[in-house]
Amino acid sequence: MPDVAEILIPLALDTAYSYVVPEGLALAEGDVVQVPLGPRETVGVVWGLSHSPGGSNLRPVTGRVAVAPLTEPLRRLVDWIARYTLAPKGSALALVLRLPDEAAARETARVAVRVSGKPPARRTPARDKVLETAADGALHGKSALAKLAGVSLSVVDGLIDDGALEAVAVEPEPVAPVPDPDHPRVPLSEAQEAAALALVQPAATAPLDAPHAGAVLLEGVTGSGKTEVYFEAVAHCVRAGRQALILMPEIALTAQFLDRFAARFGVRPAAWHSGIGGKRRERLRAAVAAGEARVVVGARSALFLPFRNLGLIVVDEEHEAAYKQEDGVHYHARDMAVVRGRLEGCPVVLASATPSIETRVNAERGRYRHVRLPERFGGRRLPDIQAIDMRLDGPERGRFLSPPLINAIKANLAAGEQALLFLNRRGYAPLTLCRACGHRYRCRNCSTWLVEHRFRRALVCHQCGYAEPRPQACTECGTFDNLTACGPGVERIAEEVAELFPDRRVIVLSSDFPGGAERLRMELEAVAAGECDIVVGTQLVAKGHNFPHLTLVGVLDADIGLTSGDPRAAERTFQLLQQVTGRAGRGERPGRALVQTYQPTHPVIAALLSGDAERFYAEEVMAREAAGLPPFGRLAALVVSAAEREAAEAHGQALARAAEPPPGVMVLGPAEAPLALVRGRYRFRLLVKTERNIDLQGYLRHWLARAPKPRGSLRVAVDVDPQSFL
DNA sequence: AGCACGCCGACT
DNA sequence: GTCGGCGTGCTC
Repeated sequence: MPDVAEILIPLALDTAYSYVVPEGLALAEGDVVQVPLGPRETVGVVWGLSHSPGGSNLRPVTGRVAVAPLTEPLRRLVDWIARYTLAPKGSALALVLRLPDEAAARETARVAVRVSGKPPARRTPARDKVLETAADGALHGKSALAKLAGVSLSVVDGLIDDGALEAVAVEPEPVAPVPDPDHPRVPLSEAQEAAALALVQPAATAPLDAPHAGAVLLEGVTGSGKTEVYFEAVAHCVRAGRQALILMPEIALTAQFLDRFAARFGVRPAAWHSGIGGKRRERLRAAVAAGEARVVVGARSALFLPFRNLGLIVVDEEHEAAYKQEDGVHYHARDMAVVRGRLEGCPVVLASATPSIETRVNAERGRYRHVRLPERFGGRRLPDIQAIDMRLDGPERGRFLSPPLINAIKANLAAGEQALLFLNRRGYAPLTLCRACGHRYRCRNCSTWLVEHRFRRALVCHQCGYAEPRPQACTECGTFDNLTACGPGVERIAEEVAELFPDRRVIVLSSDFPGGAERLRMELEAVAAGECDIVVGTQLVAKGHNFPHLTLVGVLDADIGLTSGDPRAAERTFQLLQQVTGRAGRGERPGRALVQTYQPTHPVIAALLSGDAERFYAEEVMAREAAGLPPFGRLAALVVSAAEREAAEAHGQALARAAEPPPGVMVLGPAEAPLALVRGRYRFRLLVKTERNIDLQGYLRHWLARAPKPRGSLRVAVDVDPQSFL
């Protein structure tokens, strides 16, 4: 009776395929195997095994692949993700099982050389140079030596062939040094100690030796020392002999952070991010599977590493949108981390100064524990946040800095400290119009205004990237040199600042910083080092680098984003403003934030001023419930359109009846989706909503393929309005 | 993911 | 009349 194996292949396949196990091949669930698929060979994972009397018509498994098998929790995670995100199982597997990396295979082993003592058979000037350089008898990297001697690699190769140099295989540098949980460290504050204890010991009766499974929200303002607190949980986990994973958004994964880790644990942690490739990637993966890598710090994808003995997951900056994967399998790494924690039986710490609304809801409803860090470490206080009512204290015409803000900047500069002026608008001016004819320049592809970028001398669409040179004369009426810039962007603010403080160093930081990401990084470091007096920045400056000399934050227009029509606008604006104002006050004296607004009583502004985030979120959730929306999630619409009103209505209702959405996805009936006449056709929208991060558009297309087919001139389409995403 | 089949637009 | 676009379907 042949053994039959169910093999899941990391392709967009819904089900595992059956293969016969050849005589003499012992397979277990989770084993990675090679199997024939159509005309080629692929890898797959044994998802199930059975004895079957038939099966002679099945193709055989080619053989086992010599990598660590997928652990049971990881296999269950794949199943769970596929079910939850409505993705094919094979696609979920592909997150975990990367097809063998060709780059890794091509990468050659590092080779070092040293002089053997044997003189070369032939001597040339190039050869002499190499031998001189290597005369110290020490080991030299092959390519490094060639570079040092100023010759090409082939000269070194020739000397190796000749026997004058001997080649030695280099031990690859350790990929995962062992952290020391008891490395000497600075003592924690009382509040930090208490929080750290609460992470590892949820109740006085809970045993201290076993990490407590379940999710914990670790909430603490910037500077309260969240990192030090969860480092203690990591130390606890390492002492218990288990592995820990720290997830962070890619941008937060800086040398700065790795050094902080090293200060606590004596060594840098193993780092996993998109930049690590080839052999190093494979070696780290193997070290993780073998349990040798004790602590891994990584971006989103590190969640799918094959940990052998996972004891803790930390999701730092839990609220970050970077945790969302929006192509391929749609998932949210934070939520998947909570699931993996459950499957692995280990705790999950969600750390944030500004937790997302969904995490707050989960904490409030008791699904997550909630640990708060009340204050800034070292007695530093939160910045003092005050509103500047622009209706009373507004700037003069054509200016954007109000007198109170200007005075505050002056005082700050006099004290030798940095100021940050925050305006979430790139470019010089968001709107350009002709003074003669009133023509407003808009994008030819989108419905948006073109933003003037004075530095680039161009009008740019921030929606689609379309750009045209800024015209000398109006393209409509031909009037020369009569265009006017309306409203401020960061470039314009910098201009105003330069006029007010001509002898001060001002820098503009935004994502279109000339010179690219690398130069931007360097600039950020220069700013952190204090080589600048006034920073004018977009949301780019809200997170990432610490600016230790920054004690004043001016928010130039707090009202931007409040009226965008995005249901998540209030939440996003609140978080952004909280983050950016929180940047002040890392110096000796507590910082200050001044918020220019025309709506000081708006709930978002009021919440920011009072610092009462929880109340704000509670009100947000209530407002969404009142509007019939989930507290978080997304919306899409199925659109049925037809020339005949009856046909559209009838088919729309047929679709609504046919809908058999999986749990958590709701197809709303016709009552919520009224008929509309659009361009001569009757449109019938069925709203679909879910609290999950799934590919609704893809799901609806999939579902439409099975739903009743429209007849005649009827058309059914999926319409996802980005504005309707929650 | 590959690789086939298949059905409409511009060309040797 | 063909070459070739990429939409849809299949791989145990």
